[in-house]
Amino acid sequence: MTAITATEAPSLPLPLPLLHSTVIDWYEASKRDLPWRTPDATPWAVMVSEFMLQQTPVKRVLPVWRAWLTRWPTPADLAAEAPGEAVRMWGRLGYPRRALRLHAAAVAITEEHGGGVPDDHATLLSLPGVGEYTAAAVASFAFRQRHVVLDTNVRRVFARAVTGVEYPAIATTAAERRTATALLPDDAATAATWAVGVMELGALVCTARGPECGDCPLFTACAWQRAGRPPYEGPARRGQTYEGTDRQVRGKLLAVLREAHGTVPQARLDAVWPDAVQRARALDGLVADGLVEPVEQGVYRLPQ
DNA sequence: GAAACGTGGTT
DNA sequence: TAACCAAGTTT
Repeated sequence: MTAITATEAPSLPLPLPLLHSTVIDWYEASKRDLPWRTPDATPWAVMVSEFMLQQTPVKRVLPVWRAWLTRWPTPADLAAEAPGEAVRMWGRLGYPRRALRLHAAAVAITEEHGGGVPDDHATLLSLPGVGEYTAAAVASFAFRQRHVVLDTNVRRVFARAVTGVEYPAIATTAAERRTATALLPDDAATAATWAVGVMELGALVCTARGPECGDCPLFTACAWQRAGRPPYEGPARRGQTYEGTDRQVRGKLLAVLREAHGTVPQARLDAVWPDAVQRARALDGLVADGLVEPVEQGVYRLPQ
């Protein structure tokens, strides 16, 4: 039982229906033409886009998404391939475990769900690589259902427009979820457009750095704007150093495996990083994660 | 709840 | 230039 104290009722100086139409009208006029938003985009196409877009910019996703859907138009097409093929096709998108999980999700869909992407949130959530955000996004964008879709863009828009601070907390809070729930339109179709609209507003206008407040449909309503746009005061944002980390070494090792077809001898891997201890640790990690498969002593390949 | 997990573009 | 940021999930 959680005690709810001083529930911060989201208070924007305009009625909910007007808020909804303001954002939705802006979205219809300003949205990007992204291929996973077209009427003929399948739920699978939407799901693939959501996996790829996790922590990765749209511009880098586009070409990989096109190649992926051309090669694997349905979950069964991907499920029929070796997981290593998914890792290879993933290319340099980063976080290659996503490729492995997307393959595993395709297998689960094929073997346990009749080959079609599930349309309910709980079943989506049970798939590998699908968390709270992705389950809500697929249910909302692909199936036009009513869900709170809370990603980094939406969190930032609400932090500013509703709460009046420049950035949301590092981790999602119960208060944020309450705010998002309270603002969600009742009608499913409207809620789905609202969800993608708020997200697009955060991606194009209410950006992390250098927001274009002059172009914002919520300019006059925005709590942060009305407060004089006070700068962020919280703890330092999460710095992600990369140079010299195991992450970097894993990336270099996997790049060699991806670009080679077939097996790779130890010597080719040894060449990518001078520190043998760190190199071995990184390779062990890749094997433990299922991203690399040992074939025999000193020979490796992508998972078959 | 904190930490690990890639890669490349922008400020 | 170093730091920050990009449609998060898993352990």
